[in-house]
Amino acid sequence: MSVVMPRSTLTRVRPDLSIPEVRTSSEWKLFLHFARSGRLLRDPDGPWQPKFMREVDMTQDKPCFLPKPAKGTVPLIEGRMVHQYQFSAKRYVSGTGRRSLWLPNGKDAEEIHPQFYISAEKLPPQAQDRFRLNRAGFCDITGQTNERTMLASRIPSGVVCGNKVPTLLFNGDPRNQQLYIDSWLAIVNSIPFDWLLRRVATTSVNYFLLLDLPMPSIQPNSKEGTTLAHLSEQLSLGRIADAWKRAEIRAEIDWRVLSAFGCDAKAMELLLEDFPLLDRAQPTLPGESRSTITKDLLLLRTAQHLGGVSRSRRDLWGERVAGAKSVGAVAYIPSHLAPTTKN
DNA sequence: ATGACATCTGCCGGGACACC
DNA sequence: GGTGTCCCGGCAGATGTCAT
Repeated sequence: MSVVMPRSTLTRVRPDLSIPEVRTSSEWKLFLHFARSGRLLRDPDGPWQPKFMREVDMTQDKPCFLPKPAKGTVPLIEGRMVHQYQFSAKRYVSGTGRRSLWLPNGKDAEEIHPQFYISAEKLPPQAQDRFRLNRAGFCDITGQTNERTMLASRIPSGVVCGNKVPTLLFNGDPRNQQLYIDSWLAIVNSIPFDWLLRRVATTSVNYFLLLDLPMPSIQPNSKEGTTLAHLSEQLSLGRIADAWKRAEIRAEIDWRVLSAFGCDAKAMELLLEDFPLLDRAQPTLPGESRSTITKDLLLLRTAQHLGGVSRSRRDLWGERVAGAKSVGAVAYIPSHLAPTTKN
């Protein structure tokens, strides 16, 4: 299957002329639709105006790292600790470098167990004020074929991030900063944005990649923006114990972002083809080799709210979700953070 | 200061083979 | 024929180095 990509069209949606990795003409059409209906993150007239920062360098600043907390030290957040809506998803156990052992942080998501601490006084100049602010951060190390490519979370004041976790703040009214952070997190952690990122990313998420991707036309301080920010906040606070309630929030964010791009369930079906590794740790439906609970739930909710597919398809997804629930599957559980079940 | 790149590790599944 | 074990290679996830 070949995809025809006129140079004039490409120039408009990819000013640097880099080729997005689309496999079919339907995917290319969808990429163009997203690009035309959204606005680049870098748009000087757009709402975001992000300010990125690399805080601590894992190589250059290594001599300052301490293995234990002490008076005046702050925890160091490394790439592997950051997951979607969680800045301390893993806790350090033992070992160093590639041989270090990390385990899922489990229920106590608010407790931070880093490998290193650093004295606040020894932080590089750019991080001196930064670490006292609430901000957003993301894991730079990734892959376009990983379960998810974009892993972004709130970074609270009082911790500092390694160079594989760039942080960002948004220009504009400082009283709205948290609103901007939370709605940005909702958007970039969504399936539609992740799909876009997977078209242009390889093994790392750098500033330019993000700046040149379209954001859905959502003003953070609009009704839509605050709805997303509120949903995102609930996930970040980690106070919702019920995993299915969290899954429903994730699905709501995903269909709302897709809706802001002006698409329906038909598009969501195409997007989800690019996420084959979801739900690896979930129990399967009888006779099937792999769980598709996230896909089924998200398609069901998208169809219910945005339409775009026949009633019979929608009903099928409804039955699959009910069936998966009855065997104990939960949607939106990252496979390597799932509780390990030994049978 | 930054992104590209090489390479490492754990994990998993398939194939070959031995043994019951 | 069925089952257990070992090896190998691919994949996912991660990290350090180097050129610019």
